[in-house]
Amino acid sequence: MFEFKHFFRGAYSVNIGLITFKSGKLFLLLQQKEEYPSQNEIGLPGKIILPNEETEAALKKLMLELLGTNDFYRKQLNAFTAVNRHPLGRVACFSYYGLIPFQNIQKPLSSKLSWEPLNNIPNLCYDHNQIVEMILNRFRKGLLRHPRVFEFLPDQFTITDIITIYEQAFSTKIDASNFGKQILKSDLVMPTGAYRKDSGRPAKLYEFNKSAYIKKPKDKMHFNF
Amino acid sequence: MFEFKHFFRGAYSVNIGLITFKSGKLFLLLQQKEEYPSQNEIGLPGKIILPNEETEAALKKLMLELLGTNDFYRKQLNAFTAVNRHPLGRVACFSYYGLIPFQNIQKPLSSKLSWEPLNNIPNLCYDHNQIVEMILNRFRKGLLRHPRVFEFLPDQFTITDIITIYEQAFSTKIDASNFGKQILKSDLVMPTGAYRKDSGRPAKLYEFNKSAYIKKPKDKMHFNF
DNA sequence: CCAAAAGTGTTGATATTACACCCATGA
DNA sequence: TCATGGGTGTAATATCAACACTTTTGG
Repeated sequence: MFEFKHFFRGAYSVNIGLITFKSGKLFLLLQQKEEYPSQNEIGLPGKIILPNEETEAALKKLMLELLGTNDFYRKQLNAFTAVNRHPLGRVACFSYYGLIPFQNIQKPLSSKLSWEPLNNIPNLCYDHNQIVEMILNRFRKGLLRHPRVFEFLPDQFTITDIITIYEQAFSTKIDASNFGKQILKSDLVMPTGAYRKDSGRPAKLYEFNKSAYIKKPKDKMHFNF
Repeated sequence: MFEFKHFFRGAYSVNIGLITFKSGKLFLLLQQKEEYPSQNEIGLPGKIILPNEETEAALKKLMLELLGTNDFYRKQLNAFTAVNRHPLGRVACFSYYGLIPFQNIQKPLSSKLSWEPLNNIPNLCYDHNQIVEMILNRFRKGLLRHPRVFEFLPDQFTITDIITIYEQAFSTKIDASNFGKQILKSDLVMPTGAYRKDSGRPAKLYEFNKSAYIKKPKDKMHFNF
């Protein structure tokens, strides 16, 4: 039988899939690993958690280091715990997904970091492709069920920005006319009075109206499947 | 700085919130703890994971031991990782929630186990109340967004059974007429031809039609918030 | 016949969908 | 003036919610 101390042999890590929206496209933050055993492989940003460090604290520290800010939406997903997922010993990975407006990043990206298009994720180290798959699933569900778009749009955005994000996330074509009307009707979005000029007719700029969401606690009692 | 080996000091545990439906009510399985430091306290069934044991394997072993079966729906939720959540050292807890038809339990319950009404959970050891809260949230969301009811109904059930579950889970009164029609329309449910007699008019017995769900992969592209 | 629980029908209100159409800009 | 993207209007259809009504049992 195992002695008591033999249960205390595992390590912990945090990894995050951070998503942003930049010049009309969705991106995931990836990091080239430096340390053995996966030098030069690509993976999700992450770190080993110190023995007395809280998971959130470790994550905040990491993000501050990498991006100069740790003030963004994030949510813990599953733990990845397979005995042999890491070659150096058992390391349980606590995975997160996060959303950040591109403009909020406070530091120039280190050369080890890169934003990869969400629809074209390369092969990653360890089980990180599996983690990314889970992250993308949750990302999509979040878009459908919560006003998560606003977590990674800039302060001011157009309805077309929103539509672009949904179209990419779901690889589908949306009827802009109807979708836009739904958003407006929801009151989640308030016109700022400003406009963005590009080509064609200038687009109204909106901002997120958080209070309109807070006052809707009621989960409707009908099947949604 | 930490030496490498100092990262490998943590333990892992699995805990599960198993929900069932028995004589018209929802219950959660709880276990009286035997081992130090929480003797006689109540908590979620769980165990420490062995150094070379996969998390799922540990959970399966536990459930087989407790209930005589490990064949039921379950899903991993967050990890609970606070440094001091366990008094004997850092133990990260991988939490699950599960659903089982009461009839599928193969063993008489040990005296350490009990089914507690879902709406009246007592004070639990460690951070288990917090875990239960998360489990109940996911349980409710699962009921709204997926055909999870069928995971813990018996093979044959009535529409009223379904309605009872939803009413309890959401502490609300449902219009049985409309709700029943929605269920029927969904084709998720097929009449067996049998009836259950009780008081009043006998109720048609149905069974779950899994295939009707599988062929609906399409997440509708509209806001649901 | 009555009470109780199951199940059906109807209807007005609301939401969704598919488009046609108009608007404001730069080149 | 045209191309381009932004934005409004409308009408057919589908869905929802409320609730009256009917059916089938046991006592």
